Formats: sequence, structure tokens, C-alpha cells
Amino acid sequence: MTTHIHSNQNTLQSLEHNHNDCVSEALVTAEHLCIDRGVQLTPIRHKVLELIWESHKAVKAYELLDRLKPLQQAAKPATIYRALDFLMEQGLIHRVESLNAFVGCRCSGHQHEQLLLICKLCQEVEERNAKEVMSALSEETKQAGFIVYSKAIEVHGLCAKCQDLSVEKS
Amino acid sequence: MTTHIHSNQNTLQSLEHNHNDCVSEALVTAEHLCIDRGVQLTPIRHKVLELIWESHKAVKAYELLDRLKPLQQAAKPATIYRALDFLMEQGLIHRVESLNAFVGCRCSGHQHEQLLLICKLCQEVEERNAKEVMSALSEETKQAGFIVYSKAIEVHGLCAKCQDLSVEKS
DNA sequence: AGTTAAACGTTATAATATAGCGTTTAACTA
DNA sequence: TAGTTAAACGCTATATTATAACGTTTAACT
Repeated sequence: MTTHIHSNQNTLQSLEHNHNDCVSEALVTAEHLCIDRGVQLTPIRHKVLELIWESHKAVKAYELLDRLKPLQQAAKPATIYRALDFLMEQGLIHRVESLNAFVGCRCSGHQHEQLLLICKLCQEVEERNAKEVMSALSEETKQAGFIVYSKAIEVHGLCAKCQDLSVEKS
Repeated sequence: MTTHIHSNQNTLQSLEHNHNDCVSEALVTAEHLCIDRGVQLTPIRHKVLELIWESHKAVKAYELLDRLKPLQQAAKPATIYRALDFLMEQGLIHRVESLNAFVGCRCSGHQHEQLLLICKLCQEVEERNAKEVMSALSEETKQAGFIVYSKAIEVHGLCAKCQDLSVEKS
């Protein structure tokens, strides 16, 4: 018998790490990075980043808006999109193109373009440097005579944890 | 002196191939493929595919709608999105996730997920099998224990032709 | 303290996409 | 070949995602 899997349970968040530490670390890193760069991580931007880091799932702009509103009454779409633009410019978040959504970046600042593994069940997004993939890609674009400005490498599927859960429950 | 580059000129279309043949071939292939599969390439679907193949640029759904309307007065957003859904299911077009746009697929049916090289200047999209990239990606996802359902691998930059043009004109 | 640029508030609207339901068309089947 | 069924399409409405434009406030720099 196969049981329905609840996508909110037994996620990265609850099983593998203390998510409070995970978030604090991301925020502290972001704060330092912004100071170093002389850019302003304003309260709104900070809060939006914190909201994005609430989970490792990709989150939609209007979802963020709904969550920001109770804390920031004046929040409007532009409020969120401006904050997202800033956070992307600083490499603090990724835009997940295939979902029109956003996810915190663990590699903030350096080598920002990564492989994103997006689980269809738990919705979590795993970033991977994927060194071999990136070098194969460089070689390929070089052969094509194509000058790269940016990349989006997104894979949808089933993460290891969700596979395990479906095995356990069957 | 660097001259402004007109993105609509000297494209793949005008320089490298007879685009009429290119389109005919794509359409004939699509027709055969649909017959083989027992699915219907209806007049609307056929026309939308033809409109997509008008160029090698990624084209937006509402652009297609505007172009379809003169030929199909009843055309509404759903008309286009249904046709696009069908064409994607059949692997006849690619959705370019990072542009919310669509482009004809040259490899219709087989090994549909390809590397897309998207030129910021001429807007043309080049598909590449990118065998090495794909195998590196398979290895990476295998290492991650991730089961792949679908992929989007999109690179934005400057194609060889547009680089040449900017050199010529400078 | 005055100047300037960045950030933010606010309203409006553009652009992208889907839901739902009735009608027509095409494919199947008896 | 008429009846049945599912697919395709018409149509209306609306949801979702994103940006434009302009005025006000805040913060950084003289």
C-alpha cells in the first residue's frame, strides 16, 4: 500500500539541521556582506530575506507580500519586488525561473550561479556547485562561440528524502 | 567607435539558412510525428506552431495571440495556451523559462531537453544537445540521489554572430 | 544645516496564465 | 450509419506575476 506523502513534514528543515541556526547564519552573512560592499540591508530588505529563509522551499513574491504585510502595513507589490531585486543583485537569493519564485542562496556572493534541484513533492530547493556540470557548460558555450552573461540550470524531480519517505510508507 | 547594433538584422534567419525550408521541414516533421502518435495537429495548433517558427527568437504567448487573431477571430488567451500546452507535450516547442516565452524545437520528439543559448542582442535561441553537459548533470543528480523529471538549462549572453557584428562595426 | 541620491509609499496598470462551463467536432462503437 | 463519448474549442471571467510613474521620506555626504 502506498500512502499519501505530506509535503510539509520530515523536510530538510525538521530532519537535517537546526533551521534557526541556518537562518541566523544566512542573515549574519548577508549583514556582513552588505556592510563590506557599502550597500544598505534596510529593515524591509532584511525582513524579506528572513521570510525567504523561513524554509528551503521556493517562495512566490505575493506569498512574501502576504507575510510581510502584518509587519509592514504599507507593503505593496513594489515593496517586495524592490527588495527582491536588491537581494538578487547582491547574490543573496536565487530566482527560480521555472517557478517564478525565490529561494535563499547559501553561497552568497561568490560563484552565484548554481545548479538548483527542485523537489516536486516537498518543494525544497537544493543548491549545488556542480563543478563538472559548470565546466562542461563552459566548454560547450566556448565551442558555440557564445559569451555567457548568466545561467539558469534547474532540475525538477524527486529529492532523496521524498524517495525514502515513499519507500518507508509503501 | 562602437555603433549601435540592430537586433533584427543579420540574424540566423537572413544569413545562414533558407528559413522557408527550415519552417517547412519543422512543420512536415510535426505533421508526421502527430500522425504517428495518433494525436491531432489541428489547424489552430498547426498555425501556432507556424507562427512560432516565423523566427528563431523566443516568442511570448500574447505576441502569438496578436498574430493569430487576424487569422482566427475567436482567438483568446486560452486558445494560445491550449495550443502551446499541446505543442510542448508533443515536444514540438520549448518553453524558455527565464523569458516566459516559447521557441520551436529542432529535435522534435527525441531527447527533448536541451541546452538553450539565448542571445540578449538578436534574441535568437540556439538549441544544443550538449552531451557532455547532460552527462555531467546526470552524474551530479545521481550523486545527489535526486530523480530527474525535467530540466531547464538556459544560458543568456551574446551569440557568435552578434559578437562579430559588434567587431565589424567598431 | 543644506544638498543629493537612495529608498520607500502609493496608485495604477501591464503582462502572463488559468478556471469553468457550454458548444462543436471528431473518433469510436454498436 | 446513427448514437455515444471524449477531445477540442468558444467564451467569460478572474487569478497571478510584475512594472511604471511620481511624490515623499530617509540617509549619506558635504
